[in-house]
Amino acid sequence: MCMLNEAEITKLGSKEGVTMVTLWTAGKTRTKDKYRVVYTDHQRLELEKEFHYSRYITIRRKSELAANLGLTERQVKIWFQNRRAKERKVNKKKQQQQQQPSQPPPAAHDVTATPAGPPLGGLCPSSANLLGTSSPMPVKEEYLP
DNA sequence: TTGTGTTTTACGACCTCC
DNA sequence: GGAGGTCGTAAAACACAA
Repeated sequence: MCMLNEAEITKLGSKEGVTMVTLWTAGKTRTKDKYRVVYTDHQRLELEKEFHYSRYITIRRKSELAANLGLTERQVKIWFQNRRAKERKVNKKKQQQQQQPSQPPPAAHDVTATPAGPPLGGLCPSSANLLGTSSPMPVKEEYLP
């Protein structure tokens, strides 16, 4: 799968100032001292903003973001994957909660609900704004300026 | 404190598309 | 075949009641 050159990950900022050192023994890319790094608020904010704009990041935006935030493209990609997973999880939870009361769930027009799978038609950047222009997707207050 | 539940990074396996 | 998608999972980080 994706390559990860060692030089790419050397130091990733975090609130704790964690230094990430790539561990290449056994072909693993886990960190040496830390199993995972914690992204800074700024990094999260920028990623959230981008996600808010579009849940599927384009190749170009990915490298821009990665460069801006001092992350690797791989990290950005994985962040988006995890973020979509989180969203699906939340939506599922919501749906279950709506089904519990005797009320039937409102006709599933939940814009945030992923219609099974990645945007077909290929890494479709035009899937941008699945959320609509003034997306209802709440950006966590903590991420707001 | 600490025990426990939740969230956040990161990965591997598997699948689809070009 | 390679890139990127989901899904499931590991483990660190975090939140919070007891």
